[in-house]
Amino acid sequence: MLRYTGSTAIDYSSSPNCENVGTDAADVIIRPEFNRNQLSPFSVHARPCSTRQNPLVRKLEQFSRLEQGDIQSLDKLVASPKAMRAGQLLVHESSVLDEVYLIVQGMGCRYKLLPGGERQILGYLIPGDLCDIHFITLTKPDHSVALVSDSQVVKIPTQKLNALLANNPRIERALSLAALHDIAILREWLLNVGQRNALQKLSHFFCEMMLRLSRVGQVADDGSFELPINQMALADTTGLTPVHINRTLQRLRSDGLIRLGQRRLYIIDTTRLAAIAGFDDSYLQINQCRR
Amino acid sequence: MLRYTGSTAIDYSSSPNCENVGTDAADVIIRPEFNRNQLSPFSVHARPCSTRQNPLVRKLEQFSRLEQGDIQSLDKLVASPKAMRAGQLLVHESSVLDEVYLIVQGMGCRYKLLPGGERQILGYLIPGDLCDIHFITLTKPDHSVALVSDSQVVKIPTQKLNALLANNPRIERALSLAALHDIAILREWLLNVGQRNALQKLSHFFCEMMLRLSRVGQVADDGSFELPINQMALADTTGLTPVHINRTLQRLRSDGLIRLGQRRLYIIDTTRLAAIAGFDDSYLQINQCRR
DNA sequence: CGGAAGATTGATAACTCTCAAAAATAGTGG
DNA sequence: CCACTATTTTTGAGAGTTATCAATCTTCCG
Repeated sequence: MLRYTGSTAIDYSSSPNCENVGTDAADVIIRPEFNRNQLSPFSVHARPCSTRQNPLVRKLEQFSRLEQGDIQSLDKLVASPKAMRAGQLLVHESSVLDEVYLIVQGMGCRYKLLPGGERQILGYLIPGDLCDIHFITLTKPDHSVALVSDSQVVKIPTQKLNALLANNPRIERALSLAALHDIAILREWLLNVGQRNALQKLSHFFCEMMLRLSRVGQVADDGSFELPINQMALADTTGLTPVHINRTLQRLRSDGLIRLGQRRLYIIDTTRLAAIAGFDDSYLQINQCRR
Repeated sequence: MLRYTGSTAIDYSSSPNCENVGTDAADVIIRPEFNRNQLSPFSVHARPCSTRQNPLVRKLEQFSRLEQGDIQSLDKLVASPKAMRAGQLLVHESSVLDEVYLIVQGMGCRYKLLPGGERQILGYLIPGDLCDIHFITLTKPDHSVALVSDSQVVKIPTQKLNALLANNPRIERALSLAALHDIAILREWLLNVGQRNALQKLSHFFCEMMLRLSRVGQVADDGSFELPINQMALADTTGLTPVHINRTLQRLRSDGLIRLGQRRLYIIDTTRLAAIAGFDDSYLQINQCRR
């Protein structure tokens, strides 16, 4: 928790592209480059980007323009989802990675365990998310994936997916962008866990989930959404303790910021929560592919 | 910091591929799946994977077999590196991403800043690392990259790189795998920052750096290596405070585990340090591409 | 040599954790 | 639909890492 309070002059003029050799010490240059856009109450109340039923299409359309044919292929892929119960493992240490799971409805999470039993949740999978494109080229997973709620899931043989991608460059492109999106989230999580305090961590997580879920049409008109995550999981998400999560939640509640119960979260004051969290949605901004 | 201490029976038999519907509650299934291979003192004393001079070749060879032609192309790419000083920014918020940087010699880091000035370092770039393949498809970077030591750097126009990749599928494949490798490291960092204590965090970071650097021939015969990172940066890497880093370092030193000074780290007792860190190098394992 | 950056130290505060138990909720079977 | 159990949430008290603040010492570098 270091704050840069120095008054050293900042050399904004020296573009990183220029060749001139800096003489300042590392941190003088590194730290003050922060230059944030105003914290904006993120626009979660926007309608989902698409009204399509197929969550995969809905997701990929954000990243790359899809043609009719692409959509048909994707629809075929997602034709018959299976129901799976909360707690089911989709990927674990010794999984044979010849299949990829697609969350159609419900929620999953990725996590790592420590020998002592400590768990760090690495991310949540929401409708439209593939579990896990990162695995496709790996022979052995380095983390596990499980469902956190009863879900509808499609199992896609890796072979089939690869064939699809080979024939549909737009889909392939969209999927790589989706992977980059995941990484951007991961980076923000590292910042969240490493540098923010309990109140900020929780608030930030809530803001992120609301924005992500709103994009796949999972946020109700009243602004509430399902968050099938217990306090233990919230703890493992933020690197805190369940007890401390509980107390932090109480504070958020009594401050009139959220309502949480029956696996549903209602953010009463989006703007204020985002301010507390220091939430800046630019890391979730989706940049349509240029090519 | 939760420990799974329950004695609930573990259903190892239920493969994630099976369709049967679990009845257990989420955490019963999720937690106990931990089944680590023994903590092995990682084999850092292995010679670098290749004796080539070109660090990019040296790196990519780990991921995919390269042919003579590929190597020649890469050699041409890295022909004339430029010297840049510590502290120089390679990428910042408003960078125009028409160029990619390759670290040939030296070290860089990626980081994010908070409005209050808190900094979280997201990863280190070592010789052979591209800064940053993740940016290629983005229009605006979500984090910054700077050099932490005087370095030799190659600036590659994105266009040129794309052309190269289009003509050299093996290189392209190797680069995607390299990106997956980066992500695996990022995941482990999240675990590190979220769940381990100060001593473990530092130890783990040291183990990781030693292993990564040994693979690019940056670890001397006596096992020492350059680590041009001051205590402030170590703090921002681990989510701790410089003061606490200082005290933790003293402990590592007085316990006879490391020697650190003049920007050089010498790990005296690799095995013991790895044990303290709970270091398991499997997340750094490189899986040669199957295709 | 002299100034600046980095490392170290001491004392104190505080956020977060630990432990343990009670209350509330959800889930299951009769 | 109720009883019963397991899970989850909530509380309290106290301890402990880790943070904060500020000063000193050391090292680096022009």
